[in-house]
Amino acid sequence: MANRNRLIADKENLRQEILDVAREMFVVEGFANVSMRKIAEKIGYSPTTIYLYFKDKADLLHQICEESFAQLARNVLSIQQLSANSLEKLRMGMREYINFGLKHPSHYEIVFILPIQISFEGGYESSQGKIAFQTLRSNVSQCVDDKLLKNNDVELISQTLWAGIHGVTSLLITHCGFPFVEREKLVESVIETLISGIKA
Amino acid sequence: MANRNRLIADKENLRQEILDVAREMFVVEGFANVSMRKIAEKIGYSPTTIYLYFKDKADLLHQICEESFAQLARNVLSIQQLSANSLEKLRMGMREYINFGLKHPSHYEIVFILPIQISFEGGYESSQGKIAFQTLRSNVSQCVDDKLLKNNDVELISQTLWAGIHGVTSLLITHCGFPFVEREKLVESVIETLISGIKA
DNA sequence: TTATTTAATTTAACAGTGTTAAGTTATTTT
DNA sequence: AAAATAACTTAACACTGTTAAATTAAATAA
Repeated sequence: MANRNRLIADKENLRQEILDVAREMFVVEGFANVSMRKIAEKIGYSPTTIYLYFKDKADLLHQICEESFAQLARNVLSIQQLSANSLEKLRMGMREYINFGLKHPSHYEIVFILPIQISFEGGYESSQGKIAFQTLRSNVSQCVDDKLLKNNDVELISQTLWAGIHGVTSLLITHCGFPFVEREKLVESVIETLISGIKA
Repeated sequence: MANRNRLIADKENLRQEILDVAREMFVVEGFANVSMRKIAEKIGYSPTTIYLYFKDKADLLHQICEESFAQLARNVLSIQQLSANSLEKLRMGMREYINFGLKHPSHYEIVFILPIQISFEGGYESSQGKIAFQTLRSNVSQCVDDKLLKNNDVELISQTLWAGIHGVTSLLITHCGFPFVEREKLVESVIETLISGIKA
């Protein structure tokens, strides 16, 4: 009944194709509006085939999250390796985080806004997410070493900054009906307020 | 089949009882895990009765949101009417917002994290939510009048602060598995960083 | 090559979901 | 008491995630 003209020759890649198709659908239609049957139809397999590669719908989401986290982690890591003022790198890293979220709103939604309560029973932990946060923390740590901040509690400052940049990102994504000021202006304001708030 | 020993004598209050029961269930079990049938069973009516009082499940959520928003609006409004330093009142208002969210995590989740994308088709707008934000804005405006801030763009500052306090609240609620520093410490840090960042 | 085992995939079904149209009961009005 | 209106329920539709069992295809062994 389903489309038999499969696009993938190598069946070993079926798992990856499910991931790609599911991500695209989640991004376009939203996690809740995508059923396992719809995914299955799109890849040309029966719904149950997906369960041979993923435990359940939540697991499928997890795997997608990990890939998104990984991309973000790579982006912020590449910034950290630039040769610039440590505070400036911190600023750039924060901006990259926000830009990543605004450029891929549904990815961000899936990773940072929705999933944890959706599928928390299995004790979801993202290794890639930890890497992204650790990069922020090491940026902060460098600033402390350079004596550029008024406080030297690296963990506290890092989490404070994360709260701030997550706040503006998630607000702009989920409250899209609210009459926000110009996007770039608000993002800049949040970053500058936070930096100014922690600077020595 | 359903329980006929109805708790409410006055049938005019059925609508309010549905709201109360649904809120309680949403808070305890989460929006997605509560079905119309479960709500109906708890109030002792058939599932379709709910549709006589609410357009659909999303509408039911909206009404609950409005009530939550109203409570928050009352709380922050009562703070604004205290006779204290305007910057101090701003600080207290921000703290009240965060505390409200952490004290009623599922309410906050329903109102500020989830609903807008869940039921955006009908053009959802919260009047009570606007009042809550307007209170914050007028707090900021008073600070500007008192020349306590380094910038006088009231709208921009208000949205920047909202982003910050929403960030820490939502992060603490949804990423409950993350090893955050002590809650009170983080909340204090976010507020102080933001205030310090906008102060003259 | 054929027989057997293993892997890959599907069929059918369960128990649940939001929602609607039509039917029924109860209450109010005439 | 009869008619009209409101309150509520029954039954059904078209979905959902998920599982157990059956089937088909591929790989291995005789």
